[in-house]
Amino acid sequence: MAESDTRERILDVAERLFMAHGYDASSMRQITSEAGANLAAVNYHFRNKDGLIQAVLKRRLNAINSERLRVLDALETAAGSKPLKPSQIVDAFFGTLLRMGSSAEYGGNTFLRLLARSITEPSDFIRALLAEEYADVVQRYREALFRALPDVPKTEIVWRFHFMLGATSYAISGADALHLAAGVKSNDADDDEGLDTLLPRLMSFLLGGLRAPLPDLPAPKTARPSARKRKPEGSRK
Amino acid sequence: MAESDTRERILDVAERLFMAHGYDASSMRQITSEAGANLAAVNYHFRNKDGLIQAVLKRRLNAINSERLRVLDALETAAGSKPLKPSQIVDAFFGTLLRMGSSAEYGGNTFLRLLARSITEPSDFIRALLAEEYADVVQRYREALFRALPDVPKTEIVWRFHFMLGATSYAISGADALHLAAGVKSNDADDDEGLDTLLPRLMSFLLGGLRAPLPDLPAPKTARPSARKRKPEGSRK
DNA sequence: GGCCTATTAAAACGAACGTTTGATTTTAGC
DNA sequence: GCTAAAATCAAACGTTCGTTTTAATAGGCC
Repeated sequence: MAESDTRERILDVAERLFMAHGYDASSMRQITSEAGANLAAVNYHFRNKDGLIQAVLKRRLNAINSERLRVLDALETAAGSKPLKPSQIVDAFFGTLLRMGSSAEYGGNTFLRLLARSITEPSDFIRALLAEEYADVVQRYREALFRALPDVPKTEIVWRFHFMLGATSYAISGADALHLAAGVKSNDADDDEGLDTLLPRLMSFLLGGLRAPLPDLPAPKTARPSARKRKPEGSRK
Repeated sequence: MAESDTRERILDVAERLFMAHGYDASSMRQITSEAGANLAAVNYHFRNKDGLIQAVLKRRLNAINSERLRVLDALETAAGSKPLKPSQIVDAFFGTLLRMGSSAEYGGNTFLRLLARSITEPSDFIRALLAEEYADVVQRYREALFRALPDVPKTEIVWRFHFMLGATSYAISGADALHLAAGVKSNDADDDEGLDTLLPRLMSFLLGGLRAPLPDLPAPKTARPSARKRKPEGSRK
């Protein structure tokens, strides 16, 4: 077995431990021990710990992002020259993520939660890795959204894409943090059905936000600074 | 100075370092050193490192959540028996957070970003702390939303509240991660105006999502399993 | 079949960590 | 001005970390 399934075992265990306890709190000793491998195996296969987390993230992200591009290609081919519907685009991006990420062969949500956490990771190289891995896909999807929503300013679409990422990330990762605070706790096993209910709920929310009426922004400061009208008696203190 | 401003200095530095490098990656030596205090000062004032992060979070959260309750009280008093408008509620919750969190006396965004990151923190006691600190506020606001949106099922509102938290969290914390990936990079200094544009943009998005058409969920499994009607030729594979 | 390469194994390294101890200084009350 | 409590300080403790080193073990190829 020259291909070394030790490598894969380490990746699986690392993915799980990074998700459960975070990056710093998962020691290489714990990872290699649970993977039934030697401590030095990580350094051999991945050079160092940073290389390990990098490999963990890349392994799944490559597959997911390839699929996202494939689906988008298929949709655009089918639509010919007509722009896609926003719902198609949103589903192709976020739906693909959730469907792939929650499938059993992907460790059932483990990677999704790790990914969601990694996005807010302070570590520079993780952010850089994600930015690099996402660059193509985000670019393509943004342009698809531009065409699908020609009346919405591009800047606004970029922001809303951003907000959608946040809502999705959070829907996966912090799924219980404040839920528990409010004592929701699946009153009737109706909750926790997993993807079956989460995905349609999330999709409605995302599409609602994406197509919301445009905000009226404060006047840009390119004009004279105080040229802006304000109602007297504003609510600010 | 019996009240020890060493304590406050440590809190300020810890807040900043926790935000910049994460919880685990900020050592007590670095914190106390930058705060001009002795290493043992943290253990003296906060018992241990966990007590420190707890104090860092509580200090600001108390103020923010008190204000959120105060604003909600004022709104409900003013409205009498009539339900509030969703936009009032959303602004009272998220607008208050962003306005307070980005004011200079609060360290200008530092705490907001730390808070956003802490929500996805794997550590148990941090999640427990947040849940406890948020319990009252979330409860009150959820009920206000129930009254404001009587036609939307409560379960749906809870989920959408959840999504709104995610979008907001992300809007603050990961503000650059994938932004950079797509090469947005404030083309004209129009970006990065901070709260002035972020808040109205976010509010539009949140309200759009909150009031989105309801999703059609798969039939709950309380009824007979296959009693569900489906249009033939569904789009799923 | 013996050399080369890939892989594992065990042990040790130095550095950094959170925490504790005990002495010392500062503060406030009478 | 004395005393007790609060606060600060320097130093050390024991542990754990990521990484490296050295030796041993298993295949592929001529």
